[in-house]
Amino acid sequence: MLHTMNDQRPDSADVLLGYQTRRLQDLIEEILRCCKERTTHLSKKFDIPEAELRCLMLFGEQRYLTAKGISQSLDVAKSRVTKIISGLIHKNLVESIDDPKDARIKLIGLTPVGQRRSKELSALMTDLHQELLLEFEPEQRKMVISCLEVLRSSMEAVKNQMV
Amino acid sequence: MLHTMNDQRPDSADVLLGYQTRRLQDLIEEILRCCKERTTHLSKKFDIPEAELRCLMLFGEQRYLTAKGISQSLDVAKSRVTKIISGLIHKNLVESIDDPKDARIKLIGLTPVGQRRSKELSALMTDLHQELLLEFEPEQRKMVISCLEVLRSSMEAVKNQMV
DNA sequence: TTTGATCGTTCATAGTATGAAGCATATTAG
DNA sequence: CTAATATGCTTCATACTATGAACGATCAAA
Repeated sequence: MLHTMNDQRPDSADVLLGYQTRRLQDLIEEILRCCKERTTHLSKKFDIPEAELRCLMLFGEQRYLTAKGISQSLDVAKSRVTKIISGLIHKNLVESIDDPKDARIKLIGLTPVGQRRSKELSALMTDLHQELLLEFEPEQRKMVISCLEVLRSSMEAVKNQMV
Repeated sequence: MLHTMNDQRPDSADVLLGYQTRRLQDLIEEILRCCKERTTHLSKKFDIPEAELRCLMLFGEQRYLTAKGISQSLDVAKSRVTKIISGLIHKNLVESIDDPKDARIKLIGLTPVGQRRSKELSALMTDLHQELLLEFEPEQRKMVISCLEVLRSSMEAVKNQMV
């Protein structure tokens, strides 16, 4: 894919690119691992499975969610949502009521306990990311964010041409 | 945690920090999702479970690995490794031979097929990351990498003070 | 009122992951 | 040299993550 016309004697630009590629790969791997550790840590701290935590965090603005909506937001199969919700109901964090307009639909809402837990969780998440930002000087912060911005869209672009 | 002395009237710096925090959180989430999609895509493409792929990629330099070493590299329990290896053996990608020096140890090595698969895989990974880099101008690349570098160490720092 | 679409559930299946218990083999202390 | 201890791997029980097909209930439209 590289070295299109210069296969035997890679010039210094190629060498640099190769080095940077390896570095990028390693960095992304380490960042991924860090994020994963964070997630399992929160899961243990709250004593709630990761998928259920992720679900809990969806109740930001909306008072009620539907299984279908949750399925789309979490990007999992509907059947998975049934399981997640039943776990949260068992822990008395959410409750499900029948939609008065459509008997097929069940509206999932937070219980008071669930509301407290959910707020706690999102506060913790925000704190974590804020502390991350505070590791940088104010001028750097903008740069880091725009860097990630570009990285994300580049990843998207690469993903699409990947197929 | 914020607003230590100015709780009622957050100044513009606080507003900015709040905005940046949310942005950072969203960006990281999207990047994570992108990486996850990449992993499942490769898993389907190779028709090999993700954990086994991850294991396959460990055979970079080393001719042989041990279950314990794999367990440490992948950061999973020993018993998990047994499962992963048995999957790879079934697919004829690795084979296990007895260590001549220590009968407790089994040396795990790639079969010829496994070698080919492993090379294919790491070439694909490299390609992917190289394409990612090529999305940037040469001058930008250095910056992106150093940005991630700082981000990674900041994450590490935050993780450690998290406990 | 039948037809077709939508919503959620159940079930079978598979992958991810841990930790305790166990067996065989090594190493070390007495 | 043997008894105790440590190490390496496997097995088993358990739990979480996730999908897709099949299903019953309900709604909407022809």
